[in-house]
Amino acid sequence: MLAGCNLMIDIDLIRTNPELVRENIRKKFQDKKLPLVDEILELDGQNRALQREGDERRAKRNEYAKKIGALMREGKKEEAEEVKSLSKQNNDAIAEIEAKTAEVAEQLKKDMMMIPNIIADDVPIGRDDSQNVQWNTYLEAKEKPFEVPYHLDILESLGGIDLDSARRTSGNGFYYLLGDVARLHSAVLTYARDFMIDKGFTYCIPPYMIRSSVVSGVMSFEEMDGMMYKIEGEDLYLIGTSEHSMIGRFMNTTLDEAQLPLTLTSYSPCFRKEKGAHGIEERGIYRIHQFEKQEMIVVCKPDQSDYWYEKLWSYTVELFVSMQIPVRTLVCCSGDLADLKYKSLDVEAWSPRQKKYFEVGSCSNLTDAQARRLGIRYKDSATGKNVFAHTLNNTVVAPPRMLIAFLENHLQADGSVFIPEVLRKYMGGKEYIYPVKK
RNA sequence: GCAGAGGUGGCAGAGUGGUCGAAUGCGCACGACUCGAAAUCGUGUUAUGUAGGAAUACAUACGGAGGUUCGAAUCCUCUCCUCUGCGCCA
Repeated sequence: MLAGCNLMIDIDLIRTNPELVRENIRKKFQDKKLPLVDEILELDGQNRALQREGDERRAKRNEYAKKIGALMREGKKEEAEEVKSLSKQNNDAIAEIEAKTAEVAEQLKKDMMMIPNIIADDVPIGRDDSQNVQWNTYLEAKEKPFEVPYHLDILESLGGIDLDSARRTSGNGFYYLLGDVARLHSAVLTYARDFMIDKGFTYCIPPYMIRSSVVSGVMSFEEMDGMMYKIEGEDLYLIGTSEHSMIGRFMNTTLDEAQLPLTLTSYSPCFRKEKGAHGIEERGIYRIHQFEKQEMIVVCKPDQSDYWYEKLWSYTVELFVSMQIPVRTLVCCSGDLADLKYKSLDVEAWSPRQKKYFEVGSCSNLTDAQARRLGIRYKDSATGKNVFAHTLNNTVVAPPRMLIAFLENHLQADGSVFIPEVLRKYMGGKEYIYPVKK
């Protein structure tokens, strides 16, 4: 039996409109997956035929069992034995069919997992991240009238970081934040938390470790291998983002329609191996094994997800603007879009040192793909049917990476760093933080 | 961590090898009664898959995985979770 969930897209879409699915694959420049569509149609046919055959055989088995029961009660032992042998033969056939079904279903599922979610009509077509499209900019991206040092040098001048000790205690990719910088780090998170609460989101502190069953629900094996730290001797993994435990919370549940939309904002530390393409930065805090993040999650009805998508990314923009950090929005093109996503947009902050923008957040609408995979449904009162919800997620803010933008943009000629109004109440009223004297 | 108890439908809770997709109660929906409501009575009310235009039929599911059996909610093995007590800790 091929369950409706655990897949990214509805198999019915392939049955009824394979060309749409093919076109979607072409748009994402994944042409090597095109043959999968026909393979799926073939396997699906086989699978259904096998299921029908199996169902008939199992119906027969039930029939035999009832008959034997009746005969035994009547004391007709010999007749019962005859039926038993018939049933045994039938059971052999069942075993054979079930083995075949399992084989076909497994391959079918494997293929289905490769089929990407249907992307939004307005996703720009492009091969890779070089073809992402700038959407808008907010606040003027100004160059500084002086040379802006590398963020690590700013951090050091403020007495705000100790990487040497971190390397000794934990290795490369870890950091100690100190003094005003550490306070600033917390201030940003606390401000972001309150900002989202003011937007009506429910604040949530989730588990920082999750079971493997949840991990495999929220990511592929390759991603898991490249990102997740495993706890020795336990079936637990450190989360790479609070999205993992936040979405995992709704795994295999049928939500109450009246609860939707669920709008949540969560805080957590995030742990990542960063085993992939880029690796850990030698110097600095751009890419590290441990960071903290305020996240937002929405679980909603299908017709609400477009609305929430626009809301979510605009909240991040608003937050950065309120801290007087210039940002731009960058629309993710088809080829750069992960298979689970319907559309996605990066929020990038301005770096006066590099004179370009860099990613500080990412907003995604996964439509029903993630919910389908995890079995997140709600009962639709209009139709009385259980339907998959839509899920979205977005970064509110993720220091310490975000601190790079903060420090570069608010650095003054004298080496001090300006604290915007909105953060001051979390910084003991300070307007500036100053370099420490050596 | 140790010991005991337990995991069954939206909830509570029966059921210890066949007549059990599952008593009963609550909840919910519809109907009757009523000027209206409460109470009462009646009917209905799990999910997923397959076939079908549909009504419906069949299959599967009693935490999960495996086993025994013609037949498993029920017996066996492993595993996960929850509760209670003790221990240990912020």
